[in-house]
Amino acid sequence: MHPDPTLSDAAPSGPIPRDGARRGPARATILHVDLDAFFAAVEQRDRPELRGLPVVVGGGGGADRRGVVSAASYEARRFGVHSAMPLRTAAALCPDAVFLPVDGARYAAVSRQVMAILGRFTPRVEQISIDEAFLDVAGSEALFGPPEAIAVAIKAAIREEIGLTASVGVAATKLVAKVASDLRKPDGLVVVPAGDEAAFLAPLPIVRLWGVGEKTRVALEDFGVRTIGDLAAIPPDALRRRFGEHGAQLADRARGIDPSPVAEPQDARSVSHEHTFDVDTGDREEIERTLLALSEGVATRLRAAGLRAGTVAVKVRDSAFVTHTRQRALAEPTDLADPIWQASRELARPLLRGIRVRLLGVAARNFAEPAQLPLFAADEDERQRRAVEAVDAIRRRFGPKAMTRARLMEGGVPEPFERDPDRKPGARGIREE
DNA sequence: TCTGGGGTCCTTCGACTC
DNA sequence: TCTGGAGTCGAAGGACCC
Repeated sequence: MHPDPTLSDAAPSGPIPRDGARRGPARATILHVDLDAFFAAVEQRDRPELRGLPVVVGGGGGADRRGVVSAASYEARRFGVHSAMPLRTAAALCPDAVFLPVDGARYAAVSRQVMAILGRFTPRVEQISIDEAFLDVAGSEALFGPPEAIAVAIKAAIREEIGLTASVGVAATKLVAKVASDLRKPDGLVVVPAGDEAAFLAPLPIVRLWGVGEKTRVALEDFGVRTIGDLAAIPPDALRRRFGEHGAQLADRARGIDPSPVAEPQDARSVSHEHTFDVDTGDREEIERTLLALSEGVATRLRAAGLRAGTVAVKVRDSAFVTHTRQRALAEPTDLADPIWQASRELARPLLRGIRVRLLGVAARNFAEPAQLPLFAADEDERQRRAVEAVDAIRRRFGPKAMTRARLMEGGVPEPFERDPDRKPGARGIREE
């Protein structure tokens, strides 16, 4: 437990700034709950011999292969290891670390247990990734007490029932609650009274702000902006002229303005699979096999979700790390691997001339209702559908590797079904902070 | 030197239509 | 018939998030 868990638990709500900085609920009733070093913490919980050791979760678990860090235990972070860092760099910084592969299905199961706990405190839960969620507890105070007491109770329930620690931010807006939860990790609790948003954000470095990544940070530093307060001091019109609509949003966020409510996540807009080769390849047969495996993975998830794709896209990254994409609308929306594979091969072919391929990706977009097919085509479609549904059923019962296309048994292709079998389209990726 | 995988959203640009 | 402007839409790429 952090020795000083709240920033200002007894501070009165401050006045609303004259610039109208406060928006949304009049009181701080939004919680952002973020599990600490989630994947690494699950591994240390389940394998006591790892407790106290630097643990790095990422890629296939080997520090000598291509991949980046998905999660690092706090022991590993002391060596400078952090998420998104290449595994080889992590191994150089911390050669004694235990490197483990990402076990998406297991983490997803733990995540569901945590989300079930959150749902006991309010029905208004917005899960934004595998390890974090927003809650609006405005209607829960009669049962559970003030927001801060709810945050304490949630942290205790996660610790006692799941065996993990979580950090919680409490504020009047999602934006500020999220920044707050990140401020005193691990096991932190930071409360920002309504009205204090701009003052709370002002001294923090600009990269703490949602929407500011590396490119924007550099651009803002050219503008003389280093802290969120520096950004808030710039007239919004000047930011809009320099950064367009993005600049106008940044100006609002720097003042703590975020009108977005805690809401149900929207339906997915795309489903995709990617694969990075251990060694860049120009082998057409390997590329075609990989596209087939990726198409199978995408199609399987489409069928599981009851979706059909109207558009197929491919992504090709070359040895120089330059990425090209091509997409095409299909004549008929589909959830079958063959038409997705066919389209992805045709889209990729012109991109492959004269390059060695580092990464291939296949995506499905523009989900649509199936069109009415001519009678003959409908019969053929129905036959194919019955066949793939039978295969899906066998894989569900006996495991994802129970049936595989002969062409995919030649090795060297991504295994499309090793991820969380319950993963829903639209769920965020597999890195956690 | 090295840089995964799975997403969303925004901007820009060219093709097309009126 | 030709030309140009405005609006729309899809494709491509980039930035960002976890």
